[in-house]
Amino acid sequence: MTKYQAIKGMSDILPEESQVWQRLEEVTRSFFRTNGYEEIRTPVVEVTELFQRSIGEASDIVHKEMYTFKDRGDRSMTLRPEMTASVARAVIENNLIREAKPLYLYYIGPMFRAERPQAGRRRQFHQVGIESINTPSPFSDAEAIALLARYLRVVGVESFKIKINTLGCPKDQAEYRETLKAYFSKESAALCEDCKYRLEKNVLRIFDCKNESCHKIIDNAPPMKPCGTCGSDFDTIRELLKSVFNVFYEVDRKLVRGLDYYTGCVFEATSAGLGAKDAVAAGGRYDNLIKEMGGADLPATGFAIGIERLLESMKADSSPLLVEPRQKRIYVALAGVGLDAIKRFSKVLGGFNSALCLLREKGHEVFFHFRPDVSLKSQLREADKWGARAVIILGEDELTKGVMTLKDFESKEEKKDIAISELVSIFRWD
RNA sequence: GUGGGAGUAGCUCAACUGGUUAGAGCACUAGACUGUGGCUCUAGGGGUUGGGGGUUCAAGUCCCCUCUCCCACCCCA
Repeated sequence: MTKYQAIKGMSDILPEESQVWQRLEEVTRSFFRTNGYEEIRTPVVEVTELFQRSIGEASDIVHKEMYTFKDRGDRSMTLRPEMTASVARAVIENNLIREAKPLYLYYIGPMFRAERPQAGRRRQFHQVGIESINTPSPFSDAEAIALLARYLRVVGVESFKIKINTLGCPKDQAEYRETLKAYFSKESAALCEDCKYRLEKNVLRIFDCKNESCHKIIDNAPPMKPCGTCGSDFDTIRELLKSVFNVFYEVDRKLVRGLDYYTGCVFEATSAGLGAKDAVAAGGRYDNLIKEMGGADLPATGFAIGIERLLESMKADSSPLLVEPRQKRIYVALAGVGLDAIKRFSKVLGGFNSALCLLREKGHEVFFHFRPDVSLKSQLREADKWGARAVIILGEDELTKGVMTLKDFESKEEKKDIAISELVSIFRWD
């Protein structure tokens, strides 16, 4: 008999942790909604070509990290490795931009990449992100970066850094690639094997090399020279971040993004406690993606936050969100009451049960499960561990008289002979 | 895909160069207190040592295969 287990790199989120996720999700939804972003949900599966075209063949995501399979109609399908392509598709397909207005969207959900699992890297992972579409102004870049910074603080991450850079327009980028190719080709003898490979495939990524021996060569590489518009846009973004949004950032000329669709300003948030890869969020401008996918000419910018990584950062910074808020919990202990007794006292218990439901409607968490053969002592112990603030004790004595015994765990007081009809009014904790 | 480390009770980990019946803490259950939580004490239950194969008189320990987890590289949030 083989034991079933979760697929490599895909983990269960168990009840304890799930509570933290729920709290984070609530705060997240409320944050983006109050900032004028609306949620979009798209299917988890798309035709493979969508990602090939948007992310680009140069990226490893496409040619070795996608969950791609044939469906029954023999079409090639892929589990989404990121969200921007799907959102772009949905915007075009549903004609979401009919007037010359911007569109502010956020999303939250699972993504899939068949990488080898590592710290902060799972095969099924979760992202929350925004796409602000039809927003050509550099103000939108600054706004997005500021939004990210504010969000991180809201969820209790303080120790983050924002890095920004500009990749320039496609023309700038093409020129810069040529410049870099020429430069690194000359130095190629001293480069590591990985960088030699990058030189052929995607020069920009040489900047990501962690090899000490390559650093000197990288440091002396010619800097990006954006054209007039791109340069002044980037200056504007920096100015706005400083003066309007009050966001601390550093310009990192080595910051390049791995996805093909990025143009102009790109950025990244790094944080403590994340292992080798310390990016918790990243994003940038993608002015041509929607046009290239067959839509209108809609400049856009956006970012994605890795939720698993975010949770790690929250732990490192002791985010208050990780702490479970005090619950209004009530535990019902049945003392020596078996199934036969339950049947005998079904009338009393029926009224009791209705009262419990009223308590639940008022927001109390009520534990009322049948635990035969578990002593009262153990039930009280269980109640304590569960975090109950009060326990209602029902035994044959109480049931015969139609009353209950109430034990308050905080004041340690115990009240007897309380009528069941008083149940709803007796708990006033808020 | 490449490289390193690790899988022993529900959890965290012991078990010297292969050698009696694989142990401890925590957790769990029960009792002390026969209907009363937290603290203490006592007792108890719990294991195909990830799975499969091999070497050996003898394997948790050595060898091979496989699975999973952790870490790093490539790449990415």
